[in-house]
Amino acid sequence: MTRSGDEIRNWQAVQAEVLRRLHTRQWRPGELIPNEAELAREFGCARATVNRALRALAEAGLLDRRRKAGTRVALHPVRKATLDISIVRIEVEGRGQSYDYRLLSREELPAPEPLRARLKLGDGAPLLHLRALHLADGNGHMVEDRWINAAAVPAIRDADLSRISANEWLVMHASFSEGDIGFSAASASADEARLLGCDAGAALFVIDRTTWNRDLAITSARLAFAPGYRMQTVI
Amino acid sequence: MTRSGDEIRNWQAVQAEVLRRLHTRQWRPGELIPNEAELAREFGCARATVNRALRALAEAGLLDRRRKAGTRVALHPVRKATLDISIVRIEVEGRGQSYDYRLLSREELPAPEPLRARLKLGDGAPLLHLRALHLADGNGHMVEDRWINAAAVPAIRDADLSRISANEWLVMHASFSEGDIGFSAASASADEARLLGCDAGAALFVIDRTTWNRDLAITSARLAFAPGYRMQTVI
DNA sequence: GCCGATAATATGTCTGCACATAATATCCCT
DNA sequence: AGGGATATTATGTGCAGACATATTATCGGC
Repeated sequence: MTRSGDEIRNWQAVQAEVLRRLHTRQWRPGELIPNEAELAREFGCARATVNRALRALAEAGLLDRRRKAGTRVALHPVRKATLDISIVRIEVEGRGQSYDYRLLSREELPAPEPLRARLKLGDGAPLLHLRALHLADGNGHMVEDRWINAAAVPAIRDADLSRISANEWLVMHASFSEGDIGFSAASASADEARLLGCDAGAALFVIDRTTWNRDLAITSARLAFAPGYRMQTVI
Repeated sequence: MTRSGDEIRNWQAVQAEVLRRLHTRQWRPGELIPNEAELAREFGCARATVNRALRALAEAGLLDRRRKAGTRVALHPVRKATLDISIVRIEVEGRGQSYDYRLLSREELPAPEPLRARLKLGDGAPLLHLRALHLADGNGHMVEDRWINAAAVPAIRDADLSRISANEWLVMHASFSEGDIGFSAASASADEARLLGCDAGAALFVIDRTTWNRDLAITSARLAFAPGYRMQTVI
């Protein structure tokens, strides 16, 4: 009898109690746990409350739920790490560092073939190609290499991208419905090394990101971070 | 067919309609949107249904909600990328590759100072130190360097870690309540290069992970992936 | 004009009920 | 025995109403 008298009447409390049973292995991986109605009776709350708690835990990957089959403890808890992808400036300033930004180049070009395929663009679609350097406390922090589909965001042509980064401008002025993001490591090119103040060949953390609005490609960017950069989160 | 034909009566439909208004910028960043009761009236559904939809969008970072203040479109949509952190074997096999695993070394050592501090361990706490190589299609895929707090998981001493990876054994036999995870890039050491079949100094994608159960440190691991590895997700 | 008490308001959540939906178990007819 | 119709079951969701809670607006006294 862990808790006999005090009842568990809100979903956070239900969640906490279920978590306790998972962590103490009172309910073990693969095991079927009591159904919502039973738990509701045990906890002295409504089924909807139990549902809310179990649903949240299932979203977090700790439980597997299937209609009729019931709820069981996840066998391979695919823990989901959620990374907050925010604007670089906000991230840098959030660490208490000063932020600065320099536009390195800006040109309008026909889309190169591999990119055209990735963005599913037509033949002569013109793209805006930008290169920029983001600085933290005056040091090179990240090199941004970005292609923007000018047809999708015509207003970008009039934007002053020497003061505000395309990153930030797009967040403010163009919304997107979907996107994919990839994380990898790459060796610094001579150019990147110069900008980031490191040796050529140094290991850089790289984020590749492409965003869409419905079927229309908005932008594709490669962000290469200075050595030592670390993207951190809790699970 | 309902009377007007286009009523929005379930929370997914409400969410979709709200998303449409966000993407078409009918509701712009920073703007206050109608309250739940009004939307419920407009959509012809219950307030709880609207609540469910808006809450999900707020969790995703697209809306900011505050009691009494109302709901407004997020100014800086901190999109959350959720990464599925699963067992290496499952991930490799999921790509249709064959998986293999080799334990390289296993020794029990007193905790080195920096690690002892990070895991908040006492003085002579003995740790199990493991090094292992994970292979995909016979090629070096990832080098695992792991420290395990033997006091927290005594059963690990009897585990046959030459056949099943510590990664997997721990997922099955030890639960954890919290953890932190960091992503970065690092240059391959001579040893790592030999194991992964790449040049020394090559850029490797690295995951550092430490997990806890309540206040008790369970394990801390560094996973260095072969060049070309890419962690991908959608947002 | 300032400040503290009070009212108003939007979201947050619980409840009890109903029905929907998916998956499984069972029965029945051949 | 086989296979399809049917019943059963657990979760998924919707609804109306109520109260809780956080936050802002307002009003009255000084």
